Amino acid sequence: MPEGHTVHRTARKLQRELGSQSLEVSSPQGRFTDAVLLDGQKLVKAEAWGKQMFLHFETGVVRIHLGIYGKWLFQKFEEDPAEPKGAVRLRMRGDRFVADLRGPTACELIEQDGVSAVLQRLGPDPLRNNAGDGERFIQNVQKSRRPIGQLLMDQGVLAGVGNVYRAEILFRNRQSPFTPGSQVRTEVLEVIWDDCVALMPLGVRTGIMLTRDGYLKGRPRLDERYYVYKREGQPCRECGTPVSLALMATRKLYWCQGCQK
DNA sequence: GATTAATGCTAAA
DNA sequence: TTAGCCTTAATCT
Repeated sequence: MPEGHTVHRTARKLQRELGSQSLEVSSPQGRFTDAVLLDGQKLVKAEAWGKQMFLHFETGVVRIHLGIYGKWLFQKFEEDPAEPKGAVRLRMRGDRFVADLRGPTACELIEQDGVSAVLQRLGPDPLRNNAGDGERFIQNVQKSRRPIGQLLMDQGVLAGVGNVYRAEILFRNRQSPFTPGSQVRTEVLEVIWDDCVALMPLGVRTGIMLTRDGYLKGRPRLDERYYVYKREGQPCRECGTPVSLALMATRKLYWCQGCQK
């Protein structure tokens, strides 16, 4: 379930459960051959930037990107954890906690300057919201003629937003996905940035992507969480127009033609 | 048991 | 713009 909020949430969990401990690091599946180089080392820090995660060990950094299928599985255990289930690329075992990683696009050992290289091509991350990030986001959008719907998914423009948040944030701000970035007004982009900053921490806190205002309690059912995502053909919650579906750069784009002009 | 879809991205054309 | 990659869960026969 990988958009930026998931990666941040996982990084925090790994930091909390495995940070500052010497870990047993392995690759049960065998594909991450560098695991042996880290075995027995301390996890110094786990951090996320957009959808990228960096696990800082004593002598190197593991860069992880879940891609579209990647998943973590966590277990607490007393004596020994259960045997890895499925194709586990990376297993990190601490005192009482073990983390298994399956199906990532990237799981590689890099050095510090490799981290910098990755960060250089990433746009601002609303879950970090450093000083000046909003302005950088706006510049990134307005210098492009590609449609805003594509730009929100471009990690060089905005880091951490994926297909669900893309659709939902555009709806929440009544913005058509098809407007070229260069034509979206600065005030609109300011509000969109602020909306990401306000909305995404809820996903980090709860682990659930919830984008509808007024549904913040409990654990809303899947079909109640969104305004437009995966709701093609169903009536828009605001105006009743059937929600539209189209492919935009190979990804499914959901939007309301009535609300998002 | 086979097929499909999934919250992603890269490199090649 | 397209093919390819990695894996699982849900949906089909």
